[in-house]
Amino acid sequence: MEERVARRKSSAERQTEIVSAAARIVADHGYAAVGMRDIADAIGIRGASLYHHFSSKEEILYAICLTVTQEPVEQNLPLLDAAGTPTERLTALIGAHIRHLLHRRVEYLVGLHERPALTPEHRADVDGYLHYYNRRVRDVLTAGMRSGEFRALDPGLAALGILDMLNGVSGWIRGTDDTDADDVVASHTALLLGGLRAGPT
Amino acid sequence: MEERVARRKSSAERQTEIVSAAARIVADHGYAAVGMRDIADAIGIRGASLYHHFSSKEEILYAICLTVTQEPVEQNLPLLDAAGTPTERLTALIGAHIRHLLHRRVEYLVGLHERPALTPEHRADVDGYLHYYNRRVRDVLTAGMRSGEFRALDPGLAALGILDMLNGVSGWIRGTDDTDADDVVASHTALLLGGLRAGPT
DNA sequence: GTCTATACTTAGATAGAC
DNA sequence: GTCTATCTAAGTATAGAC
Repeated sequence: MEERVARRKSSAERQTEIVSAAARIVADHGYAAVGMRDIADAIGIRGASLYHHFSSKEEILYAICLTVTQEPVEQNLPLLDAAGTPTERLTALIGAHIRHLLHRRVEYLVGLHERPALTPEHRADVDGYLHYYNRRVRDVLTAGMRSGEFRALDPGLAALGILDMLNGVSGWIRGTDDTDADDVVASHTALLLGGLRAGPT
Repeated sequence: MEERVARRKSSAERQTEIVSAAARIVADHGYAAVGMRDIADAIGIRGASLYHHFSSKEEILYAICLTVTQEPVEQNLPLLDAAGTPTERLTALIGAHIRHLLHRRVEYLVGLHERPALTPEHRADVDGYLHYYNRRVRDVLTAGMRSGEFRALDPGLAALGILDMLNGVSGWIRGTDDTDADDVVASHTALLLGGLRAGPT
């Protein structure tokens, strides 16, 4: 498989490059304030060339949103199906969630805030993943309450609160590799699991 | 103080009306996607008439942002100065924060997500209130850890996590009056204070 | 305080050459 | 796969009458 140093970019890696650049710029300025020309400039091509890879600006936004909704469903949720107590499984999920979020920080900022700009079909698709993820977290909370590990709370409200705290990390975390997330994972895990643990009122 | 039913709107109440309508529309579609004409249409005047009340679209956004940064600083933070233990004062703040947020739900959605569209000066102003609010929360956490009520955590990370959970409520809470917030206040308070409380690891 | 009319700029998207 | 050139629509903001 011979590759040259400055060979023409394949279509697949161009798409990845476009999505990545778009996420970074949109996170800074907002979706509607960013033009196709801005995205094109960031990767050194002309605006019109973007339409060879995506049929519209909204398709790029859709791709960004999928990386922070479809990916977490596929990569993080299996941890909830693994062996272990609800405490252990939720702990694993919190760590994976924050690490994935650090890896795709700007995509999270965009995907969490710019959903109103999606077409109704794409919006429903993205929201479907979000709701499913939320439901799976709620289910592990319910399991932990049944087993007596977790105190009695409204599992729906607790799931929303937990995910808000986790997703909020995208607004201020800095760094690029997994170790940069260690402190946050430890602190947030202690705070959330401590709050869930059954004990004296 | 005589008022007529359909008298001409005063400048002050027109400004409030504009800010309120703008917040609602921008929360739905995003700041840059909303035109001055859209805001004007919502209150039944022409786009050009908005410039009698605000010198630019950005000034309207700035006004929205202040209602969710300046107001909480002035209305909620005094609760942290009142008598009581750190637990009691933080509990009071959580309740006030969520109730204020319910009262200004759409303004929170805009103020938390659209800050990049502010001018650097206004952005610095708004961020100043946010940082101060965050610092005051961090300080009450530190006080609670010193007193032994709260477990030892990084107070800065815990403050960020707590505020992320609280502000996230604006994304899904429904209702208009204070009683609609009661369940959320009770659940989030139990979860957060339980997580902070010192106890067996 | 609100209007009509408009100046000026920039946006997303397309056509067709290379 | 990328380019130049361009179409059409929409945006913020201003001028000046009422």
